[in-house]
Amino acid sequence: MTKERTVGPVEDAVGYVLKQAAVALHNAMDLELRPLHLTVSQYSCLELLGQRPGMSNAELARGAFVSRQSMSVVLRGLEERGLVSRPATAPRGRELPTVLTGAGRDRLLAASVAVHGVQQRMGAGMTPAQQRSLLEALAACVRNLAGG
Amino acid sequence: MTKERTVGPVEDAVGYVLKQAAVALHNAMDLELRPLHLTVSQYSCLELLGQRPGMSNAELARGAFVSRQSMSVVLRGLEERGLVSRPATAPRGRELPTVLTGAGRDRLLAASVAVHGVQQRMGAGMTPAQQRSLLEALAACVRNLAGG
DNA sequence: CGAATGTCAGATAAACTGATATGT
DNA sequence: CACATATCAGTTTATCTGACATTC
Repeated sequence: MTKERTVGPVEDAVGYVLKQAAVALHNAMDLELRPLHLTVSQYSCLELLGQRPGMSNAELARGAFVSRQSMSVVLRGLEERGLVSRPATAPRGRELPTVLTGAGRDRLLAASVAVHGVQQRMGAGMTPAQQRSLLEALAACVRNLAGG
Repeated sequence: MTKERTVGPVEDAVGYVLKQAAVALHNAMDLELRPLHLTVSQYSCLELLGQRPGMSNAELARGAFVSRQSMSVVLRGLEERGLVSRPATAPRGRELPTVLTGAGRDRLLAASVAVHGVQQRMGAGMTPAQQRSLLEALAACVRNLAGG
């Protein structure tokens, strides 16, 4: 017996490579977004709002997999810089529906192009079918871990 | 023209699902490791040391995709709790080769079992071939983004 | 009342930059 | 000198828990 552990090197663990890929993607996005003065979190928020205007802070937090508190900080920053806008009073319940301003839409467009380039680069050498398989496999992982 | 953006919903972006999966995995691991009083970073460090005893702080940092400074904090915590051990003086250069203590090995074993369960759960419903494909696709993403 | 939301406060984790010292 | 390493200091980002008021 030359090995005392049953699992192989960490490089062969899906979790290890998953984290590695997530970090690499985050770094690459950060590099592209920095010239636009946007963090990855801020970009994610803008992207969500671009596709579903009127989302509340809590909805955005769930959509970006962060806490309400973290998203609240992000939103405040974007609001101060005039990229998003929220009504002074809640039209329903306590929810403050957030929308992109004109400047926010412009910034999102530039950021979206930059990030799209990163994703293209990340998927280089993979067929569309392989990319779809990857997407579905990751979605399956999420489902399997949900509510654990 | 009903849509003004060329990309679809965020849920269909590989980057989005990749982050979602990474967060889900991190949360699941955290949940399992908490009773063992280990953070995910601390566990990663122990796992690396279990497979390659004698790694230095800088090597561990690269292996866990974190900065030397962050790994230094992790190592100090593990050392104070008697889970790892470093020589008082560097045998070569400035590198302090770190090894697991007996208590560290015990803790790692328990943690490894717990994390292994999480990974099993994450890959449920996927054939070994599918899991290998996922692993290789993620590795390809890392290579494509490397040095970018 | 229960559930969801927005927010404030404090603690923790982890990252970064910059600087310093040491050793090859 | 260049380079890698370890570490210290300060700042930033993001996380969590706990608490509270508001609204349906």
